Amino acid sequence: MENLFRILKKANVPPSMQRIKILEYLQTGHNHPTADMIYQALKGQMPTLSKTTVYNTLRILVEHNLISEFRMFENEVRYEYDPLPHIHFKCDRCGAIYDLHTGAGMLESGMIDGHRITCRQINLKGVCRACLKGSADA
Amino acid sequence: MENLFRILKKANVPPSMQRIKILEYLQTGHNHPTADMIYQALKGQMPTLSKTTVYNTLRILVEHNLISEFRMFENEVRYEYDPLPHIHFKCDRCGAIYDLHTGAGMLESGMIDGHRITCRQINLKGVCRACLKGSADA
DNA sequence: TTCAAGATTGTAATGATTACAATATAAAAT
DNA sequence: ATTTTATATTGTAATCATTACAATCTTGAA
Repeated sequence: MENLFRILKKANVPPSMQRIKILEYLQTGHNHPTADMIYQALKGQMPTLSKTTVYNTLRILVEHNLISEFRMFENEVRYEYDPLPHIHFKCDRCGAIYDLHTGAGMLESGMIDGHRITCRQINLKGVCRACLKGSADA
Repeated sequence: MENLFRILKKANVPPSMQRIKILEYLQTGHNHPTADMIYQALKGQMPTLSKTTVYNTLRILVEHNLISEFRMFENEVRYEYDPLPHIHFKCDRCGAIYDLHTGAGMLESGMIDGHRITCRQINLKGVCRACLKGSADA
């Protein structure tokens, strides 16, 4: 809590209750929520919270590199706190999104075909481990 | 044209003028259009064309594996005809999307961490070759 | 030729996100 | 501490891609 306060301060984001709570939410096991999921989760403890504030705050946190955003196969942006490079895997059946820290080393080169690569999005789809275990077509 | 007719037939998609024209558009150098771009491009030669038909047709063509769809960093679906596995690269400056057939071999394994991978989306961002050539920070 | 299935169309609805203006809060200056 | 000023938060309305739906048109089979 004090911790989050300092993190925001250090990143030149003036701390506020809303910003602390949203950043805290992303740092405590809630891995790939949408803006609406965050809003739904926090409005209980912050009754005056506005969805616009959630969107504004997420944009600011992304701009200051405190969190990152990505899209998978749906029309919705997901947010995460995870500084390590990794791959997102979404299960076709249960919809869960897994972080794969395996093999994240490929594509490390900053130049491909003369283009300068500054941002990578690697999205996979399929059937996840848990679903495979419970079905016949494993 | 007759060619496209046969392709649709073979894929169990009853051919129609709309379907032929949309598939033709994707096969003739128009690489990553959105549904709206296709609609705008074709309504000149097909005045009665409806945007709903464009969406319906694209969905059908995707379902029958005649084309594929993907999203990059914006809220819009893009469509392409390109059977080869490749990586999409979007230039931060001009917005152009390049197909990179370089190094598409990595991530080839069908299993990662016990998940079955059936679909891959690899999106890169940065500054493209053409933009770099015309600027000082190359 | 008739009929039925499927294709196309236009309009209205949806859902995520953004724009905007008003209010509230916090920081700076006196 | 009080005033002033900048910034943050909020609610409502707008936007934009996409989808739902119902009506009309085509087409292939009987």
